Amino acid sequence: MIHGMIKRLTIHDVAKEAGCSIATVSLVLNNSGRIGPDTRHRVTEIIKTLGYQPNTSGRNLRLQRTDTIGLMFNPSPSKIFKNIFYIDMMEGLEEKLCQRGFSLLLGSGREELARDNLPKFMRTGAVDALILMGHFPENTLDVLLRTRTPVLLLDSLHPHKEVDCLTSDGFSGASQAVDHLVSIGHTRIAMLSYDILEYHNVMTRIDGFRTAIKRHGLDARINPVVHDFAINEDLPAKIDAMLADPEGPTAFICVNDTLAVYVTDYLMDRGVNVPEHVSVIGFDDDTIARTHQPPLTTVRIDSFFLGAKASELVIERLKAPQEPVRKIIVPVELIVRESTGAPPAIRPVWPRK
Amino acid sequence: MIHGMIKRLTIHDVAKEAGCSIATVSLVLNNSGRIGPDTRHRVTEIIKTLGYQPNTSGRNLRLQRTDTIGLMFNPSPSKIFKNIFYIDMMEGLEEKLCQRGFSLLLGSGREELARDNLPKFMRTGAVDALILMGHFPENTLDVLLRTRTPVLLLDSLHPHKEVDCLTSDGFSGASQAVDHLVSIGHTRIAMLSYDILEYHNVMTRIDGFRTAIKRHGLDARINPVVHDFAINEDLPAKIDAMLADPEGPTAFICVNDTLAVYVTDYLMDRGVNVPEHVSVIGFDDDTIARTHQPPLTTVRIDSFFLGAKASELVIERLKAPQEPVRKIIVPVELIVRESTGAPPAIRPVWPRK
DNA sequence: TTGTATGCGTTATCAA
DNA sequence: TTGATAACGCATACAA
Repeated sequence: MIHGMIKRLTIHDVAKEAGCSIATVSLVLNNSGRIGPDTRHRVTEIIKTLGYQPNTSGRNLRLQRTDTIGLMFNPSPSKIFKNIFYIDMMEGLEEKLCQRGFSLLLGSGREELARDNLPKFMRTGAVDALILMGHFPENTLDVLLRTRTPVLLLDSLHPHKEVDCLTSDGFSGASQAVDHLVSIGHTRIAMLSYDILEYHNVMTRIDGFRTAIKRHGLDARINPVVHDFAINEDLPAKIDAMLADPEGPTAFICVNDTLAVYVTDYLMDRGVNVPEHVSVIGFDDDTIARTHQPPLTTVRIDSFFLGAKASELVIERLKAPQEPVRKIIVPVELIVRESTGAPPAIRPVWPRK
Repeated sequence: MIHGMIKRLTIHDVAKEAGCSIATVSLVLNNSGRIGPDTRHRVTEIIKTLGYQPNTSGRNLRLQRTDTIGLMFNPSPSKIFKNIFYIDMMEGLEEKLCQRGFSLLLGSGREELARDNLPKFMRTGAVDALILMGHFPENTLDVLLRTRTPVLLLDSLHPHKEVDCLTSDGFSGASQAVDHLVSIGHTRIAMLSYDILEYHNVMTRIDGFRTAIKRHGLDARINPVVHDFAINEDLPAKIDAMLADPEGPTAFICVNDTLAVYVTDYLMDRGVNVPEHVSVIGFDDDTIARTHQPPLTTVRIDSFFLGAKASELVIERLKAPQEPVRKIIVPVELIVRESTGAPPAIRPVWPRK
C-alpha cells in the first residue's frame, strides 16, 4: 500500500467547514472585492489549514482554458538538445512561463504531424498555445496553423506566414563578423554553411554575409559562400582546395560553433595555425566556443533571453488573439576571442611546398 | 485577425448531426460493444468528417484523471541536460509515454519545493503521477511523498523510502571495471569521485569498487577512493601526489565520463600516457567517451532504455496503486576502448627525474 | 440498442 | 455581502 487514499478536497469541503456557500469560497479564492472582511478572513484561514487548492480539471472546464503551453521540437528532443543553445532557450522559456502561472506540456505527436495530422493535444483543447522550437517543414506548419490555437515559431522565421515568430538577428551577426575581419585587414573571407538553406536562420546569415561583402566593395567570387558539402565527407576536400589556392580565403565564417570547431581542428591538424594563418568565426556562443583551443570568436545569441521573450510573446498573444502577427528579431553581438587576428602578410599555401 | 474563431466542436454537435443522443456518440467513441453496427458506422463517419475530438478538460473532470505525468529535474533543466545521458533518458521516457497516450508536463515549481511546499500541479490534480529525474534532497522528497500522487525516482534510489525507484547498477559497473583492470594486470587502482556521497548512484559505485578490490584480495590502502576534492582546485594536487608515489596507482576509475575526460587530459598534459603509463575508466558512456582521444573505456548505461522503462513503471503504478513499491536496477556493461591497457612493467614516477 | 439524467469541481450570473 | 444555481464537456448508470 503506497499512499493513503485521502479523498481530494473540493470547494464544498471548504464551504462546509467555513459554514458558507461554495460561491463565497470561490469569491474569496479569486479575491473578488465584495466580500466581508470577516468572512474573507475566516475562509482564507480554513483554506490554508485545510490546504485546499482548486482542481485543475474543473477550473479548466469552466474557464475554457488550461494555462498550459504546448512545446514541440523538430526533429526530436534529443537531437535538438544536443545543442546547448536550445537547452538554455528552454530554460528561459520555462522559468518565465512558470512565473506567470503557465505550465509547459511536452508535445509529442511528431508521428501524427508527419502524417499531416494534428497532434492530439492540439485537437482536444489541452493547450492554449503552441511553441515550435527549431525548423519545421512548411506543410507541417500549415497543418498547425489551421487551428484556432495560437502558434509561435521560436528560433525560426517565416516572413510571409500568419504566425508569430521570434528569432535572432543572423543578418546583423554575419555583418558584424565580416566588419570585424575587414577591420583587421582581411579581404578574402569564405562563409561555410551546412546545406540546409531552407532554414531561415541559415539563409539569413548567408544573406548578411553577402551583403556585408558587397558593402565593403569586396569581390563575391573570392569571398564565396560554400555550402554544398556533407561534413566529414566533402568538406575536407573543399577546405584543402581553398588552402591550396594562393588567392584562397584568410578567414572562415561558419554558420555555427559546431562547424567552426570542426573547421578549426581540421586546420590545426593540417598545420594551419588559427589565427596566425587563418581566422575562424562561429555562431551561437556555445559552451564549446569558450572552452575550445583557441577560444572562438563568435556571434553571441542570448538564448535564455530568447526563451524568456518567447514566453512574453505567447502570453500577450493569448490576451490579444486578434492583434496582427509579430515577427521579432533579437539583436546579437560579436564576441571577439582568440580565433581571429590579422591575416599573414603573405598567406602560405597548403600543403606546404 | 489571426485565426478564424471557429467554435470548438462538442459531443452535442456530433449528436445533432448524427441524429442521436450524446450518450450514443460517447459509447461509439469509447467503443462500447453494445451499439448497433449501422449507428456505429454512421456516427463514426460523422466524427471523422467533422474532425471531432473529445475535449480534454471535460474528459479529465469526468474521469478524475488527466493521463498526464509531471516531470521534475534537480537542480534545473539546463544543468541536468548538459549531460547527454539525461537527454536520452527523457527521449525514451517521452516516446514510450506518448505511445501509451500520456502527456508529459514539465514541472517547474522548484521555488515552491525549496520552501517545502508542493509544486502547484501536485496540489491541483493536474498530473496523475510524478517522475523525478536526478537527485533530490531527502526532505524535499518527503514533502512530495505525502501526496496521494505516485512518485517515481529516475536515476536515483532510496532503499528505505516508500517510493518507486529506477536506476542503473553502479555496483556491478564498478565491479566490472575493477575486474577488467585486474584481469589485464593492474593491482594498484584508485577510484576518483566528486564529493557528493549523498547521491545514491555515487555511493553505490564506490561500494562496488571497494567490494571488488576486497574480493580480489587487494589492499584497500593502496587502492583508495579519493573524493575529497573540488575539480580544478585540489584534484590536480591529489593526482600529482599519487603520480609522485612509486607505489601510486596504475589505473583510475572515475565516477563519470566528464571526470574521466578531465583526468585523462590532465595526465596527458603532464606527459603521462594513457593507457601506456596509466589506465582510465569512466562511467555513463557519454558521447564524449567515444569522441575523446583516446576513446574511453567506460561503463555503459542505456539511458534511453532507462527512460522507456520508467514510463512502463509509472503506468503500471497508476493501474495498481496499492502494490508494494518497486526498486528496479538496470544492468550495465563495461565497454572496453583505448584508455585501458596493461600496466607498465615498472611504472615511472612524475615529475620524471 | 439507444436515450435520459446525473455528477465530476469550478466560476459566474443573478437573486436575495 | 452572500447564496442558489447554471453551465462548461464528458462518461456512465439506469431506464426505456
